[in-house]
Amino acid sequence: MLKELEGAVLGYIFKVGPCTAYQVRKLLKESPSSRWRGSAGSIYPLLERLERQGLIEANDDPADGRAKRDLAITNNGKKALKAWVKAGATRELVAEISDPVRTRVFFFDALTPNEQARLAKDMLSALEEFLSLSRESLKSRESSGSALNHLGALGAVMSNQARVTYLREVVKALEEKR
Amino acid sequence: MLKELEGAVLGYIFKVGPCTAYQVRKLLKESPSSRWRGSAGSIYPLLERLERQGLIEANDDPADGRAKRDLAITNNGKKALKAWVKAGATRELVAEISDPVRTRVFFFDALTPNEQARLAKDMLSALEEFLSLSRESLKSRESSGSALNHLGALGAVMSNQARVTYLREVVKALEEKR
DNA sequence: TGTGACATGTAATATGTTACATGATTGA
DNA sequence: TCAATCATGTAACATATTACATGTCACA
Repeated sequence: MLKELEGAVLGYIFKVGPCTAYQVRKLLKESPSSRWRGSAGSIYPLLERLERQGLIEANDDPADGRAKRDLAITNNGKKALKAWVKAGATRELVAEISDPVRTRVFFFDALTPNEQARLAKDMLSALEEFLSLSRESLKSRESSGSALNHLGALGAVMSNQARVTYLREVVKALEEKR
Repeated sequence: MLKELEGAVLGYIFKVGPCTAYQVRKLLKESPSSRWRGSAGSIYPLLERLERQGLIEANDDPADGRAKRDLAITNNGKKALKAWVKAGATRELVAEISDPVRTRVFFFDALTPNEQARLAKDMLSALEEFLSLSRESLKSRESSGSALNHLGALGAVMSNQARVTYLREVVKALEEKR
């Protein structure tokens, strides 16, 4: 079974069609909510792996002097992608969510009440900024783009809305305590 | 600066007081929404690192024939923990959220409409089960436990509620499309 | 002509996983 | 007594990061 990054990379190649490793890296780097940096050291070996397994095919594109390799998903690749997406409906995978903000709140005891209140507000600001970003991304997909792209962006917005609401609760609770 | 797992482990030792590596592993393994498995191969080297840096101290506890080492956070450890928690208010960290369910929805194009509808419903079931779990955890903290423990559990519940609401939207949108 | 984006890749390092290895204690 | 839990740790492997290395192309 594909790992998370492998699935995401293969999925990108499926969605955008034949593209270079460089473009895949760029997508990962520019993705607003990304746990991956799209580093060369991860992407190139990963793509070699996918190619060896016959999940992608590479064609040298002699458009210019640059050593350009266009990557395309194969039929086996589509099968593997399908299997990976379908594996999303398990308790274990659903539980593999991680949110560094919640992790931090969990360890707020380490701070003084004043520090807690200050930090909660700062986190809230950072989160609100991030929410704005995801809202803009949603809006840009509303006009052009498929229904599924819209649903993807909607997920980010709803998640960040919930995080903002949560942090407001935290700020309120900390104020009441004082 | 501490990494995520280092911060979490140090935070656990801070919160529960002197405890063994085994207990830390158990907490990580049993944590409902965990991205880490608490494997021995990650925890023991990590604790060695923290000890070498003077962030924790170990005392051999000759309670019985077992080679038991009680780990306690030091003053420097508390400082490091504080710094790590406070580093949570940046755009970069706030963006480091990851949700395998949303990732999967993003690549739904790879499936047929029927498969999409089926999977969305299955994911919803898995998520609802997971939401129940986090609600129970919240309830158990309501009676006993600090306000901060309550806030931590509340974060999980609110996050999972948002995820469920989102997936219901997805299910609805997919049905309308057909 | 030089800077930034395009394009590929490797090396050293960090950090996590599974599987293995060992032994003591508790309780049915 | 035997299985589960407590308790520590290592070895092999997988996978990601940063930093390095090389070269082309577009455009100001």
